[in-house]
Order: sequence, then C-alpha cells, then structure tokens
Amino acid sequence: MELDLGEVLAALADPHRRTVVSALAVDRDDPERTCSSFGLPVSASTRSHHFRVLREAGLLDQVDHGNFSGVRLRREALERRFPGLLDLLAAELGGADGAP
Amino acid sequence: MELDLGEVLAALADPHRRTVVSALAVDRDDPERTCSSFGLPVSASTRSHHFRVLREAGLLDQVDHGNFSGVRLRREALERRFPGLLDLLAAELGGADGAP
DNA sequence: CCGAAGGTTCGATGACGATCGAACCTATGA
DNA sequence: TCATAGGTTCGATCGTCATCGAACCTTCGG
Repeated sequence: MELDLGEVLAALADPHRRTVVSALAVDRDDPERTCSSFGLPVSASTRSHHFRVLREAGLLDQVDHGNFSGVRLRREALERRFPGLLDLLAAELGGADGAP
Repeated sequence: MELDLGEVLAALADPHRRTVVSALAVDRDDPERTCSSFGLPVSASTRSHHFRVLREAGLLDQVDHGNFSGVRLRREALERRFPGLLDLLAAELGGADGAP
C-alpha cells in the first residue's frame, strides 16, 4: 500500500481538497458521490485536477462510469494506516462522530 | 488560539518540517532544543525559514536566548485541538508511543 | 577587545502547483 | 440522431514557496 504521509498531508493542505475529504469523512455510510456534488467553486478542469491529486495520494477511490465518476473515501485503508486522521478532518465540519 | 488546520497541514506537508515535528513528538520529555540539533540538510537561512513557518502555524514555541533559540513542541495545545495528530507523526519514526 | 557560533532578515532565483479555457470523450435522454 | 451533462487532458499563466548567499545581531570564550 503506498499511502505516504507526506503525499496525504500535501493533498489535505489544499482547502478545496480538504472540503471534499471532510465531507466524505463525516458521512459514515460512505456513499459513492460525483465529483460535482461537493460544490467546489472552481472550473471543471481544476476540479478534475484536485480529484486526481486525492486519488493519487490514496485518499479516494474513483470509478469511471463512463458518463460520470463515482468517488468514494478509502476509509478502511486510511483508518488503518493513519488512525484518527479522518476524525480530525470530520471534526473541522463540526460533526466529529456520532454527534447528538 | 489560532491553530488553523490548513496552516498546520501546510506546515507539515514539507518533509524537513515534518522531520522536526516528528522528532519532537516522539520525545515525551519535551526538552527545549536548538534549531540546529535536527540535522536538517539545508542552509541556516532556509532552516530559519522552516522554523518560522512552524512557529507561525502554532506548532512550536520558540524562545530567543540571544545567543541561540530554544524550540519546544506545543504538545498540550496541539493535543487538545488535534487529538492524535502528534501520534501520527511520531508513528512515522517507528516509535509511536512507549515502544518496547 | 575580538573572533566564533547560533539565528535572523533580506532580496533573488527556480520549481512546483492552482487555476483557467479549449478540445475531447462517453453515455443518457429527447 | 443529436444535444447535453459529467469528466478528462492539454498547454499556458500566475502566485507561492523552498532555497541560497550576504549582511547583520547577540552572546560566550579566549
């Protein structure tokens, strides 16, 4: 498994990418979402670039459905390699874990 | 307390700076160390730059002893704001906690 | 008093990365 | 069949950052 901490931190240093990962981290159901469902205020090409970085850092799985891309957080691998990291990101959205 | 996650992650994205913080994170005694005691393979000015970034991100406390600078990890504040983060960094050095 | 050691600041430079528009691809729906 | 929507790739541009050397400051030891 590649999951390099430097690469992961570099990926998460960008606010837009952190928005994506945080949004995925808070949703424990880990649904497959589209790239455009995060409302990033950038052009489509820039958005594609960000998702490439997230994918190559090992944070995301991305499945090509031809028409669109399904994106899913690699929660299990991340939790095993960097325990607690996703909680930190989720906490930035105000919903760390099973919040009341 | 400012401790912004984006700033912290950006600071930790650099390998040299991560070397410093990881080295500090593994030592539970939190001694005051000098900037040059980490053996960073860069010039003195670059080293000074890195420590400035770490200080401004709130990761380090730096005391000017005139002759030299004492550097100390802000362990308590970091642990409270980002629980588990320092453990992740320490784990990269092979010594997460009280290793055998 | 005078160096030497540890840091800092100040440009300058070079590389990397975030951003965009244009062109393109694929599938769904009219 | 054709347009539209979601993504990707390809340059190009612009800003930020890591890096360096030079000049400087402070203190300690001769």
